[in-house]
Amino acid sequence: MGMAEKEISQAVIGRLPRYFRYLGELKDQGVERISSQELSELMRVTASQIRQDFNHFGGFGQQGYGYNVEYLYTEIGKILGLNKTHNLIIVGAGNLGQALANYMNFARRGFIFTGIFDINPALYGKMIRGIEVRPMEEMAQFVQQNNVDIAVLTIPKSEAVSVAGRLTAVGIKAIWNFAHVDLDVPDGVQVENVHLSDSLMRLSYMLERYETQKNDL
Amino acid sequence: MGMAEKEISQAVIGRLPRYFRYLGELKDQGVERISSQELSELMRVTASQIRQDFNHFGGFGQQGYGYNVEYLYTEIGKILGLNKTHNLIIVGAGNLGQALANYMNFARRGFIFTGIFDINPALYGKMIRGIEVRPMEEMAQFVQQNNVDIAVLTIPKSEAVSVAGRLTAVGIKAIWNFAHVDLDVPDGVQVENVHLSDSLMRLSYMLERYETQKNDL
DNA sequence: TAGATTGTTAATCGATTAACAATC
DNA sequence: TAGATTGTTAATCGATTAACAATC
Repeated sequence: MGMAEKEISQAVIGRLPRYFRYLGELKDQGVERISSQELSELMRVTASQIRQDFNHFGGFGQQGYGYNVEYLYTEIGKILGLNKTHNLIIVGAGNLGQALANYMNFARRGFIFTGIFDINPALYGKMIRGIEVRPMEEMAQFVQQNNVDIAVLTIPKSEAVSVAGRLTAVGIKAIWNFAHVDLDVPDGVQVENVHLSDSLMRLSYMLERYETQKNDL
Repeated sequence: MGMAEKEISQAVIGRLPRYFRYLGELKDQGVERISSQELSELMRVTASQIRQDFNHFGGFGQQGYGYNVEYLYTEIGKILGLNKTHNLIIVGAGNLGQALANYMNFARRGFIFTGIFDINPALYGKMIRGIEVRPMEEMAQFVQQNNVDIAVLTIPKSEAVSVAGRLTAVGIKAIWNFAHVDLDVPDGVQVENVHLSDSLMRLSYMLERYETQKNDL
């Protein structure tokens, strides 16, 4: 029972993709090693935080040397599960669903785009990134028969809860949720929300606050 | 000099849109008043946190009664700056830019979609949500002449930094950045990042961790 | 070996939760 | 008035930063 690993905080997890991105860029530039100090200047976080973060997962560095960029990049990729592949479907072939299919380079990180579904018959058969749009009724069976782990939800909030229920019923493991509603899923099903309008409202808040402060001077 | 207001933490700001969403739904359902206790059960956060959060902005409630839903909804809307209008342009009329133009109901929250730009001549003149795609060269002048506050960046990361520079040079106030790069902007320019691939990686991490733990049992 | 830099412990800071007096 | 529930202070918890011994 190797359950002793203490839980990694959301704060740390949230930073991992950004580390991964910077290390990937350094690797592409041919940089071989980097110290926490150098990385901290580049990323504008403290060196202390960088060392703490990495040490949650083990000793990736070497005293007196720093971190090997390629090794660290690979290890963080493994932590993020990017060394494995997962089949992924998109539910909702509207503007956003189609855009994500075309825009995200899913395959690059091991996500295999295998299906896309919609309730609109006008879209059935339309090819999107080499995959034809299927009727929503086929979704559940498709998930079961094609070993689908991840569903991307790009449907209106009114349908999202019921569709999520159907997906979890057939064993979906993770939902990338763009619908503007909080999903309630069984234990063990992972949900990551992308609430775009929330994000725009935060920007609006910062804009408003800045304008107000300026006028206060 | 009314500068004494202590800074509101990012943690609180991050929660405001979610409060706003729940209160809007309660309002639409005709709910008149709600206590922090009831709201806490609905939103699955502590009542203590709700009261602390609201009190950063002033006393919105009444002892023995709770909070008036409509009033609270309106006040949080004001805090988020949603009572004002801002002109907004989209820079990059590719899959994502077009999808956002069509998918987001910008006008609903006071964001007026006034322009969309691209470097691809094949797109010039194409109508998107009633707005024609213009050449990128016209962007800077358009921002100056049309009182544009917000730019949505849906262009490749290779161009994002330079375009952001051109935007801030002509006085853009806020950037909603979908490019997978960290922008460096002058003080007072607000940036909200939507790094979709980071989000997908976090989902991947949670999936990976859960699978690993399960096998550990 | 001396210098550099990590891994890790300790100190600080900030955010969340609990408790309760104020008050509607 | 009594009951309910806020606003706010105090206690706790967790995350970040600082410091430094370990070690490459």
